[in-house]
Amino acid sequence: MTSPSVASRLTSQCGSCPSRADGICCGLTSDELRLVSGMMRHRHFVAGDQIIHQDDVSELFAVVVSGTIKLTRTLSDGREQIVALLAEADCLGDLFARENHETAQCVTDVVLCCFPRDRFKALLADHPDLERRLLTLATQDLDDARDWLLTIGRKNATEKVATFLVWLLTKQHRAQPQCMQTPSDLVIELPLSRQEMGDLLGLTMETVSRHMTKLRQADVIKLDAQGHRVFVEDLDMLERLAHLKR
Amino acid sequence: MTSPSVASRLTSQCGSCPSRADGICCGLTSDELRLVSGMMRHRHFVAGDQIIHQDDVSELFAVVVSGTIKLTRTLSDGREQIVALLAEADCLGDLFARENHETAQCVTDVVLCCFPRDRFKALLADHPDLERRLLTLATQDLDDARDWLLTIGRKNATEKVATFLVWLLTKQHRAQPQCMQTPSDLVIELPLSRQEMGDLLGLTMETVSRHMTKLRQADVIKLDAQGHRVFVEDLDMLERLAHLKR
DNA sequence: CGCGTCTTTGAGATCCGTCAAGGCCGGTGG
DNA sequence: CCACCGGCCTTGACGGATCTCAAAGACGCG
Repeated sequence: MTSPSVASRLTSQCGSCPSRADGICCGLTSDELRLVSGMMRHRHFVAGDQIIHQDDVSELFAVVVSGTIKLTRTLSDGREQIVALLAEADCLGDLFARENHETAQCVTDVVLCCFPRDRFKALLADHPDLERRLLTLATQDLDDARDWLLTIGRKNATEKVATFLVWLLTKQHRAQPQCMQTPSDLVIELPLSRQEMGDLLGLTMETVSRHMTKLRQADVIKLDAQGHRVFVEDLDMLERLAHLKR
Repeated sequence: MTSPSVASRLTSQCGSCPSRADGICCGLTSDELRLVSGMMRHRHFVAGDQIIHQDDVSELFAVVVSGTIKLTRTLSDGREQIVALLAEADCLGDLFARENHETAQCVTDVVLCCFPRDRFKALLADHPDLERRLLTLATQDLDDARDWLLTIGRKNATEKVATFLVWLLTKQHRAQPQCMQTPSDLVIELPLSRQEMGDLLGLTMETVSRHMTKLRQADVIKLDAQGHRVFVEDLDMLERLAHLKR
């Protein structure tokens, strides 16, 4: 097996991994963690790197350690739709499909914790708790996808943009659950370009831009010069526009 | 426990159930089937019945024995999006969420095979193969939802309608996998009204209707007087419009 | 400073939604 | 049997939201 020093190095890597607290590795026993960490390998990517490509054979299963990844589906004429955004602790790769159904591209620099797909899959058979964890994660992903269906299918452009901003706020608030409402909590660092926001919301880049300035002119948000940092001035209004009372 | 006669009646019901061949019950051992059938109960609904309601507490887990169900999410002002259509052998009900995130309404008359949610959930812990099956089903649902995201976010109205028709063709062809291309294989019985097609595709009823007649005028399809039976005249063209070469 | 990339803004075209009217069908009741 | 009614689908006219094409502005980088 692995030497003690190697094992401790690996498990110490796992100790600080966001997936340990939040993701697929949360709740693993130390035995399981040793098995898992024994087959993992960290890999680094830079913004723009394509990690997997639609229609390629599935080979990868990985956990996002840091950074943001977009999953996209593309029509033959190039029209593109972002179907999910992955962040820390999210899983990448379909364990069951033969081929990838989407492209995964780095939005920022990314660190992945990669597993050989087949060995990880084999591990599942003996560890039902791991499988249960995958099931709850898949259920959450399904819930998210269906929420986006409602947003993309039934909301107008302003509402779509507002929904995305509120969604980012909620996400970053969940990541660092301090007290709400302090000014710094209402700053959003946009991970996506206008084009990518359009690809997520089913709009064009120009429409996204126009509705961002519309929100700015209505004093709902402020924007910095580059348009990548958003200061939320009127959270109530933004949430009302997003229709996310649930 | 249950008497032998009851047990055999129940398992014989299961023998003809579509879920046994295709759904969650496929691959169960006879022991497992006995456990499962011991807690199941069939329930009948008519078209229009609401089975579960968005924001109610989750209590139901069920398999569709026959009929079609629409899952919808609704905004506070009434705008509605169909997020999935359930048919024979599909599962209804989220085992993990505390509250329903969507409404389930019968499109046709429906027969469900219902389970007490908590007892079924408890069963899972001892039967990892059942859990595995749920995981693959959830993964497929996720894949479907993301395909609809691409369709709704990036296709125009004609393409959306064509996509829905091809999707129906594929589905009914998979249900009865005889040889393709015979004339009767190219008849689609629409389960949804124009309004519901709009709710699925992110369009209005009028737009759906207009693009159906556009397809008719282009000799891609024919329609009967009621507009609920579609004869596909030019499958190639329909598939090209749907952009589903994958 | 010049270049490329991203964002913003504008003008015009197009697609789709809205509102409204009319048609077709099945069901009901006189 | 026929007239009436209601639901659903179709069709038309119009307006508005979004897309397309184009140009100009802002910023980072060499």
